[in-house]
Amino acid sequence: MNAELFTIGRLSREAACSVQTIRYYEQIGLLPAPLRSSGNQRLYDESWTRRLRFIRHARDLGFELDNVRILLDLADDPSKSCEAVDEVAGGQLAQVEQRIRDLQALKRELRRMLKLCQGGTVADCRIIETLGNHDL
Amino acid sequence: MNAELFTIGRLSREAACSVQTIRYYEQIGLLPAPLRSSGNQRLYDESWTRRLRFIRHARDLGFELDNVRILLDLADDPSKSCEAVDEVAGGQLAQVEQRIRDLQALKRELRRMLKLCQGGTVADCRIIETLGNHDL
DNA sequence: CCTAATATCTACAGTAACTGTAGGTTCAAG
DNA sequence: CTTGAACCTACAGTTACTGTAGATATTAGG
Repeated sequence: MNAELFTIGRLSREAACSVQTIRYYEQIGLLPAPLRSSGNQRLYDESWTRRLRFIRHARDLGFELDNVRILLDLADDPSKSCEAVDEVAGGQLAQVEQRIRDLQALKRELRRMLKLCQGGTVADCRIIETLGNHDL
Repeated sequence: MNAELFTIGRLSREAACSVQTIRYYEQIGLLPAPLRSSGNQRLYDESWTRRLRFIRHARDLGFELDNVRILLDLADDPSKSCEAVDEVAGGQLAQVEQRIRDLQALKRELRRMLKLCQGGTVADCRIIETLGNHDL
């Protein structure tokens, strides 16, 4: 039984990824170059769908493309130790946690600034004044 | 009493902003073009330091350059109502809060994924498997 | 079979907010 | 007078795409 082939539009729908982005992933070597039809159109099968979904899910989780590449390499070699996968994912978690801490600090400062606003003119605006200070 | 003039290196130190970035801000019109010395070097005074610190502080708070531009315009006209300032800052706060919520969702999923890892080989890796699923 | 609409193709420019590089002046100190 | 730091311009590179132009392919309807 031969695998069913389809063009880029269907892959785009099935993996929830724009056509341009698929071609871009091929260009940077994240997706292998697929077969082409006689009219030069790309022809994919299910394995591409799986790979692309993997990529998109990882991207949605905030993994950078370089890390996605590492994860794909690992996924392609099932005999390798799981440790490296754990490390990449753990690094990602640490980054997300750091970003959350940074944003929470920003939130506090923005809140503090906004509370100072009494609704007069810019001349009396404490937000503008606060922005002019360079402490943080 | 004339204002003291200084070159870009000192402005860079005093506003904690790289020399390239200062020139970039000038290029995109965020900073006005300063005087030049006979040898064509940029000459600044205190007012530039203040403006640049304002910009950097706003950037550190996550304001996009377009919004920094709006805030600068407002700051330049003290008679204007403070409302617009409040709106920009409020929008920024809302964005930060949304980003925090997004990141917390990511954190939860990454944590969940990492807990599944039992440390075997990639063949049994639940992280890789989870990444292959397209739910989220 | 012809046509029109839709899908696909390549190649390249644009986005945000800088950072880095190359190759050349200018300036201050010794 | 020379050396080294600081400065100059102009342009390429970064990340991860998105958008555009202009050409070709495919499919559905008449």
